Amino acid sequence: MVTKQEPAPLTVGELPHAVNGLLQQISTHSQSPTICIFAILLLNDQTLAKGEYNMASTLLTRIYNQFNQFSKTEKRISTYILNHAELIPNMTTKELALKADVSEASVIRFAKTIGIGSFKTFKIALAQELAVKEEYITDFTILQKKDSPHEMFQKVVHVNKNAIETTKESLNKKDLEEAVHALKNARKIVFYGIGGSSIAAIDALYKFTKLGFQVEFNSDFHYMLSRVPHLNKKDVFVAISMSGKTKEVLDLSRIAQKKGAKVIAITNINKSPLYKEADIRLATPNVEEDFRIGSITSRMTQLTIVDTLYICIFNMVGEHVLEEFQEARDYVVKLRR
Amino acid sequence: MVTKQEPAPLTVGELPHAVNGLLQQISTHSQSPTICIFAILLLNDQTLAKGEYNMASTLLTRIYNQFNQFSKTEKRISTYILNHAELIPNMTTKELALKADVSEASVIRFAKTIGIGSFKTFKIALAQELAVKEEYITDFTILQKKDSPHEMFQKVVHVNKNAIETTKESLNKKDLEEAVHALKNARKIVFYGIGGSSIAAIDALYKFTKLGFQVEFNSDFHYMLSRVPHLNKKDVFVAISMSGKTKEVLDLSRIAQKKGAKVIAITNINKSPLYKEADIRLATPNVEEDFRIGSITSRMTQLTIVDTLYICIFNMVGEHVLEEFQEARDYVVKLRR
DNA sequence: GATATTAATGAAATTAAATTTCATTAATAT
DNA sequence: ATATTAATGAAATTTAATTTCATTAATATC
Repeated sequence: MVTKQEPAPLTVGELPHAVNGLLQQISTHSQSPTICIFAILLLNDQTLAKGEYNMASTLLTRIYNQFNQFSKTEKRISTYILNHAELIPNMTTKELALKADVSEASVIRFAKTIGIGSFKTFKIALAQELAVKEEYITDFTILQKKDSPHEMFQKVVHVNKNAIETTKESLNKKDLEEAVHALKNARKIVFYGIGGSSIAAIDALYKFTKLGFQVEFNSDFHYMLSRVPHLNKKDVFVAISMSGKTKEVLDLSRIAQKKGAKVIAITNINKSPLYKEADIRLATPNVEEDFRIGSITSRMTQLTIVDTLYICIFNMVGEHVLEEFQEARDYVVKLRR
Repeated sequence: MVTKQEPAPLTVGELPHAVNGLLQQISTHSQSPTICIFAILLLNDQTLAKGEYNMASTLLTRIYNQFNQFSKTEKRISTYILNHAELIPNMTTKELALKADVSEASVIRFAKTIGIGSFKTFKIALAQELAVKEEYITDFTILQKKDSPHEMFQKVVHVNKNAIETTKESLNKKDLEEAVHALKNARKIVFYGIGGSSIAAIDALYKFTKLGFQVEFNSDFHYMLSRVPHLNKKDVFVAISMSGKTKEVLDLSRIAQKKGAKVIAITNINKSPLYKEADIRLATPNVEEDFRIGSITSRMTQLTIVDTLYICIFNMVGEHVLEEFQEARDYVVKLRR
């Protein structure tokens, strides 16, 4: 096996030249940068020479390393902090005291014990430290009976963001391009989804209406049964189903296909019938969900894909369509006067 | 009184020279730095090139972009913040008020103007933003004409995640608890939203139906005009409007309130009529969106709040309701055999 | 083992900081 | 010119953090 050669770190003397080159690239490729925030990590060999000492470690590392030297009250506090780090910056001393089953004064003392002048400063320092961490420390995926509404809110934010991020893992570049191409040239676009997936269908309907496309969606399956047979090879049928096994979605997809329409499926990457049979597959990830709660995160992945399709078409069609839309809105405003 | 001159931002051409000078200073004063992390904020006028669209922006960018719409007091505060961003997280309202030569109340108001629920939260959000070290050469918030579908997909993922995250900055803990309490004890819950906000209304309708609540939503405003007057003080009306100025939403909210129903608003934190008049405000952040593209990210924030309400109520009501729902689903499956 | 001293701890009081309220002034609409 | 609305700062109130004080626990000394 060939070992990857580690990049040699820059010396201080090489810095101006290297940074200059980077800035030239920015200047070249960004005519009018809005904001460009970047940090440069200058990592030097951290094997310390004789007489040198490591003066820095992260806050959480310090808490973890000093755990055994803590009193039992300090241990309770640090255990809670280490397990719920992301929640701490928005907590009061009272809230943390309650959660850790200690007094507020102990919380204040703990901040001082760990080397921070005040709990307020501790929270800000922790917030900054967590902002640069790529993974979460707090296990946000477990919903607990005793969670406060705010804690549940934090968890919802986390799992929704995570779901959207995992869409990157499932969606195929080429499939997306094919879908965009098919939609762009469609005479008519019909969307269909049931239950939670109907949210994405309605959202798509709304967005593509704004883009000026001839679109259709109705939650009434029987009504759709009388509409879909009128599709032809110039049309696109967008089937949205997390599982890919929803009977009504499958039935309509098959009819549309029989009529020559291109069937785009927004469905989980797996071996479902819809996944197998669709002409174009926009794969959503298999986000694991407690079946009791029902689908929340998967809807976010569907909506992100719908957003992407909309943005892609919008970018192609350009501002002309927008102008028409704006005219309509202005007209409505006028009518109200 | 002498007006303070606004800081002129660096042009791209001036960057290499300025950074070079900074690096020389580092080289001179640090013989063997272990870690040296710094960030450079380059604020520029967001004059977009033809074919470019703005999909979202950071806190400091928001402040910078909205600068011209600020009152003179707001301008003083934002000027100070933009010039001393790193200092703000550790300042009190009094300190910032003194530095900016405004009142403390104005500082509190400014945080709300910029879309953050409190000054305390503003400080934490700013601290986190400043701590982020990710190196952006491509600005994920700017949509460019030449972007491929995959690149646009990456951008959509980024701004949608970011929008959900910023919901933490605006939603107030206490408001959430009040809303959860009101919903839990409601005899009937009516949802209403128009356009993009109707997606969140439909999603809420679907979720609270599953929880066993008596719920209602219809996109037909006139139909709702005949339904809402039948509400009473045991009921809850959930108004969903990003801007908080949508006439139909306002009208229905006022009728509901007149009938004694509790009005919960899911709306942007600002001075809109809906925000002022609602009994309970679930504040969504002012995610800055290019009006030409329309609201994408704000819908994600609304849906996240709806998810949170659902999860909170679900957690309280317990699995009992789920069993009833599961029975209904099993029954449907049986009917198909 | 008893006693004295020190440390840990929580309740309560105090202080600090944030936020809201109220009155005044400025800006805008009619 | 007048009325209305918005902006603003001072002051009051509320929230949150911190300090103080008394009690209990742990440790050291005899």
